[in-house]
Amino acid sequence: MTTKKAPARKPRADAEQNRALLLETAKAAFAEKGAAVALEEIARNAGVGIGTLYRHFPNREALLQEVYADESEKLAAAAERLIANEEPVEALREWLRLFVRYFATKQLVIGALNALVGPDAKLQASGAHVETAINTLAKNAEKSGDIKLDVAPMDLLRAVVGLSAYAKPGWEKNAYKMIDILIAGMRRD
Amino acid sequence: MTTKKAPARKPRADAEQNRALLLETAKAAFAEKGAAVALEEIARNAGVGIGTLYRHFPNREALLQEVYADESEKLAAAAERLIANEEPVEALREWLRLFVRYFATKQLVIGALNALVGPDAKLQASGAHVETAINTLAKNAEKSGDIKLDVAPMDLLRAVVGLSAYAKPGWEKNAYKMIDILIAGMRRD
DNA sequence: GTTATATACGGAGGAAGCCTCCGTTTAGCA
DNA sequence: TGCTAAACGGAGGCTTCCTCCGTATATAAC
Repeated sequence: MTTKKAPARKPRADAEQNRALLLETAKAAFAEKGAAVALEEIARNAGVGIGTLYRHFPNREALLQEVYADESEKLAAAAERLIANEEPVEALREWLRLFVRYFATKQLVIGALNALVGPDAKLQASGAHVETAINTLAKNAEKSGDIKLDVAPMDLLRAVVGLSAYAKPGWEKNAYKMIDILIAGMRRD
Repeated sequence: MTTKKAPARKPRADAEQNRALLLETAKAAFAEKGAAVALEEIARNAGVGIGTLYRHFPNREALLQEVYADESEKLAAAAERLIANEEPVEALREWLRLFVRYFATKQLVIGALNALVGPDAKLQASGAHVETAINTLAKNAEKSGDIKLDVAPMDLLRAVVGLSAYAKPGWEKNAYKMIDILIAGMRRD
């Protein structure tokens, strides 16, 4: 068994600062230029060396995850709220719309969404949040007896996200329609 | 107005050969390694210079389009057949399944599908085939009165493709379920 | 056959991005 | 005030993209 030694030292101030700075810069960059911006550009804009960026975030995926951790946590919180206050099916519908809204306004693109709904999402914190949220909502709606759930809950998300990935800007309205269709399609008669 | 001069010369035989060879090699490479293979590798495997590849196909997208032109045309043909022989709604369902099958077995990935269902798809031949097919099928099903079509037909495809792009291997079964949900969701009561 | 030339070939090389490695610097602690 | 673990930064190796242009050749004219 490996014993985890409590690190005596306090984390260095400059490290924490740079980390925060990188996250902020990256968020702006992703929003403006999509998930494929050069990481070197992010480092440059943050005024740190590329080595520093890679020390804090071992790869692009990790950076994306962290950048969108806020949004993911808000979505998770919203799920709890909706479950408490809405009919199960409406909670699900509303949350899916929320998801669309959160990410539509951020110009999130293929690569970024992959970090959240792709096959490895659950390995990382913010992907897991999203997955837990949709799972709970979907299970809840099923237990209510109003819908029949014969796809994985994440697949609902993937279907909706598919519109964003392959469609033109302004996909949100279509996504809302798609959500209604999906829910109607799962409804028990 | 520019007058298009008829080119007197017959196209060179070596050029046509290389073009065909490249297509064949690219098809294998895409199937084996996904849509992101190095184009240089394709050229190398085909035994031609990289310059030759780029002369025939100005970018990766163009190459992908051409590689899947066959499949696209077959899908278009299948659409006509289904329309002639099936109930409109079943024709739509069957064609969507066909789409899934065609591309699931080819390990087609994000980048490749973008060429077919992405925003610029209709600018190119094979994307247009697919779009025409799904449009006709969907309109037909709507005219039959069995379904209400309030999303763009292509969005149905995008939803289904979303599963493939962000899910694990073996997504086909889930995609079939998704198709059923979509159709049930569009059904008039 | 020869010859002329439009057409096609191939790969060197510039540009860009990814990521690692390691010598230098510095913040925290005693 | 000095020690040292922790953090910094960017040079450099690698990969891929794509362009450009000197060389080679298939076609057509004679």
